[in-house]
Amino acid sequence: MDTQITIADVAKYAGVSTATAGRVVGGYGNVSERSREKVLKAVKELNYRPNMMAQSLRRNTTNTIAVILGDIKNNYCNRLIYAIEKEAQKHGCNVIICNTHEDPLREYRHLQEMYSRHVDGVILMSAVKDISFVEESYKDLYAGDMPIVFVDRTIRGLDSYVVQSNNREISHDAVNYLIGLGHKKIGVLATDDYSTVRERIEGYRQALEEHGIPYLPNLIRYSQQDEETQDYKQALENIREKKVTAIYVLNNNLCMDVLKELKKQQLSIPEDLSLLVWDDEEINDYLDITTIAQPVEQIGKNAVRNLLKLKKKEKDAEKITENYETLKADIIFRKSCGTV
Amino acid sequence: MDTQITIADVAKYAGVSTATAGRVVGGYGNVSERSREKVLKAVKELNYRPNMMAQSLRRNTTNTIAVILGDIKNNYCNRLIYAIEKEAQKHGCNVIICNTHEDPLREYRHLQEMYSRHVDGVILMSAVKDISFVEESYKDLYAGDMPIVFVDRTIRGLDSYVVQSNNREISHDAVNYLIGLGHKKIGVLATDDYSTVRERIEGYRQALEEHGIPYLPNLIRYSQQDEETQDYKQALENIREKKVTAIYVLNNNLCMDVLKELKKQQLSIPEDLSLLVWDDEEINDYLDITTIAQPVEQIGKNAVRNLLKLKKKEKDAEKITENYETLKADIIFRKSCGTV
DNA sequence: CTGAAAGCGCTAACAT
DNA sequence: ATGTTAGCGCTTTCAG
Repeated sequence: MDTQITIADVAKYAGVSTATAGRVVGGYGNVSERSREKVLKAVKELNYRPNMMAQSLRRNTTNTIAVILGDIKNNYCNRLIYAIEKEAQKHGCNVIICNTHEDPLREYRHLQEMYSRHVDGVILMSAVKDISFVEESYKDLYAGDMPIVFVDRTIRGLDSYVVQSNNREISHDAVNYLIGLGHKKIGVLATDDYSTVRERIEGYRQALEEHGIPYLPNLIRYSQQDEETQDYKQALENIREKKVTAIYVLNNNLCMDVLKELKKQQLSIPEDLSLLVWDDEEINDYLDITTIAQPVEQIGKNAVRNLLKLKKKEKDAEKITENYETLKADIIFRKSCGTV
Repeated sequence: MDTQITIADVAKYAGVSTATAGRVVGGYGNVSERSREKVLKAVKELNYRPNMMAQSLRRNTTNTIAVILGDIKNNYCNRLIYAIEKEAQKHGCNVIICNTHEDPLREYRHLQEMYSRHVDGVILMSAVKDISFVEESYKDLYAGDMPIVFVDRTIRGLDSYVVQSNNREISHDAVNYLIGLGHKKIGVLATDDYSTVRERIEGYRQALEEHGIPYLPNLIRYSQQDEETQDYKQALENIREKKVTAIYVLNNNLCMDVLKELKKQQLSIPEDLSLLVWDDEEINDYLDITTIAQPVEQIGKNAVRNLLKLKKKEKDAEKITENYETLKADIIFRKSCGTV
């Protein structure tokens, strides 16, 4: 039984017109003190709650932003959501969450839904690696009039607004550190060919080359974190075969699998193998694993702010100068990297 | 620049009335094959996307559910969100996320927002411990015509729909197991006086009493997981002082703190102290910690289903018989509990 | 300062 | 089978 109280009810109860009632509720225009009081009283007594669907329809703004992510369960995503929700609240926005399970088709569907919902904007960690992979009919999803801010990754070949860590630089620094410790054969464990991963590998390569160490592509293994296939085992073994002295893990998802496997093989860190991992989690602290910590809170926060700016720009026709925001990640030095 | 294409545009382009266009787009009523084709063609060419705000306003249903949680960052909540989003998708619903930071005032505000948004329902992990704590003017938030399904916790004194684990039973079993190992002084680390915690403690007490072991309230310590106050240290010390042989941690949030502290004190598990923890996480597996694993996926799934049933009931005036759904948790026996 | 009324885009009852 | 039209609840222009 939906007994919605409308602005008309309030107006009638207060003995004014809907316009006047609307003015005081909405807080705009001029209303006499007398009317204001009457309306406020009516609102209170009737327990009036504006119907946001009607408001949104009329005002063409929904106070809603969407976050479309590859894998909600992921710790990075989780923290991102936390930060986004927090910042969104400050701006009076609610947050819709969508999980693509890293499937571009789902991503398209979600984007369509969000167009339909007329959300104020979307924060997107895209499952699409390259714009050339998306069918023509879906391309406009990424270039319509709905503001999109990308986080963590970019779609290659697409001009877009992005907020992410300084992947290349910090990756370079981390590998430099490893090299300084004497490591020359450094295995890399990566998820998939996302822009982020590429940038990190670029940094890796750059550091190697600066020291005249050959860059060997077959020291890099890609592994979907997938419980069934146990891909990572294969990847890990492949890397170990090459007699690496250190493993550089580009994604914390993969870290636990590595740890378990090393434990099973009774290998200890850093004595038998050094380990350097992306993304800080509590266990890294507990196990003293040297880690690259991303400024996730800040990324989420800035993504929301940029998004809202974009939305405003839309009206003001004012250009945003920066469309590529890079935030500094930190290396947290612990004890998982030894000399060689 | 918002150039929304409306059903009227589609109709005009297809050379039919808005009603006909609406019928084919909405998939109801009877339309000739010829008209259908024309409309479908128009939809495609114009790239028409229905305006969901208008739909929602008209149909008074939003295909949106909200999840209001105490602490989004929490692993349990994270997994819950994952499950909820997944199930909601299946029913064509999007999910709004709200974080109360365990603050009842924020919870009220979020509930009000959701009333305003006319969401189809709310899944709530309430920060409110007892209905008598909430001011009169807010009480109707929990008893309005917006369906609410509680997860994990109940508000004491409020008749409501709940989906949660069999806290008392499984807690009883777990403590029984500890007792069977010879433990008599079992310290408990809890978060706060939520219904969930109470139930778990009841199970603990029951197991003790069945074995004629005295129930000592001061073996139970409450500790907000709060990075600043380091409450847990105090709590942990208090417990240790009592010469307990096992610690029973009711919430995984607290587990990491305990582990770190024990490590610092160079205490090993289970030799120096046994440990049994609620909520399974990857690290528990890695560190071989015996754990009570909740069926989080199932809880999320059922919460969504029940919610949607409730929403339907609203119309059908059909009663839902069960309003209290209890799902079985499991004890995963590993190696953190020794004999004494 | 206030009120009447148009209209956001869609659905569905009603008429043809 | 198809079209006309009256709202859903709100905002806001335009008159007064």
